[in-house]
Amino acid sequence: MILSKKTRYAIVALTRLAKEYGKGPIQIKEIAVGEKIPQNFLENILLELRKMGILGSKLGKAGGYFLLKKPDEVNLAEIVRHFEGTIALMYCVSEKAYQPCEFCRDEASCNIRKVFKEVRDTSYDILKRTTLDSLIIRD
Amino acid sequence: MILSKKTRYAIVALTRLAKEYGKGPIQIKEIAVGEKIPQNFLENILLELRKMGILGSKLGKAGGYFLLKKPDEVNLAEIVRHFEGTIALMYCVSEKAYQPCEFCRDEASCNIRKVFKEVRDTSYDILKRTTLDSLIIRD
DNA sequence: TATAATGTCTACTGATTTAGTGAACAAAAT
DNA sequence: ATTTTGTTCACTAAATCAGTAGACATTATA
Repeated sequence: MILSKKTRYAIVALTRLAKEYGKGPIQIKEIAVGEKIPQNFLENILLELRKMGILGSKLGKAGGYFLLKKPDEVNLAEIVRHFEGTIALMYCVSEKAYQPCEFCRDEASCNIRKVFKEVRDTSYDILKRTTLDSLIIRD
Repeated sequence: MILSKKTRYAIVALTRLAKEYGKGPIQIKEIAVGEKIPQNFLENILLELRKMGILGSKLGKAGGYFLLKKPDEVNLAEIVRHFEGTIALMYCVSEKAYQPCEFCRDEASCNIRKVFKEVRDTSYDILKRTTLDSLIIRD
């Protein structure tokens, strides 16, 4: 059930970029060293976040990454969903990765499904209302 | 985030055994065929559940598996936790697989941790109060 | 008592996913 | 021009997943 390192790195890196929001591009190296993330791996992750439209980048010397959206416009549900494939624990209750159940005859009356639907929905609600700005620690 | 097949098979097999509670041993083959689970794989799973103390078995001809506990005494939290290792999405909020956070200085003030603690706690509550008897479909 | 039908246990395996690495390339500042 | 950065693609070692296979132990029953 533990999130992949990729997902965890993404959340930490985004929180860092939210903290520096408005300060222009931050270099990969600075995030990698500061947040203890392998730099090559972090490059792939930031690239994915850029393709998702969450990050922008500046090329060349004095380049780097920065948040395109405002910190309160990026929620954890979309991050987890993108890197994990889905929020749900069973395909039959997933929004993004739905597949018909391989066991039950009728999903509407399946009690196993009901439970995991409830787990998905409550988890989704928590992640959805958590935006990057609420993750920043201001000392 | 999807549960492994092992975990899903375990839940389905246990629900079946709960349905047949009190009827004596049910053969692996009957469960395998009825619930569409590969028999060899199911053998491993039922063996694990026996070692957990949830199932009992009868050897030899006319043997099989049966629930040792009453269906309302087996909850999904213990099943998921056993087969997935933990309920939590981050080690730093896990009861069973706790490890100190690799990123934050102070877990008590980490906001990322707070969110995933809430996700873990609510998921745990739902799974904990769901027992096998509530999963049986009676037609 | 022989035999057939079951569970037990250990080891093995192919496929997939995870967690990266490496290198050639492109763009921008100086 | 040179240096510093991000971009892209290909590759890989290790771990996990999803089973299989086979020898063995136990029990019912004919």
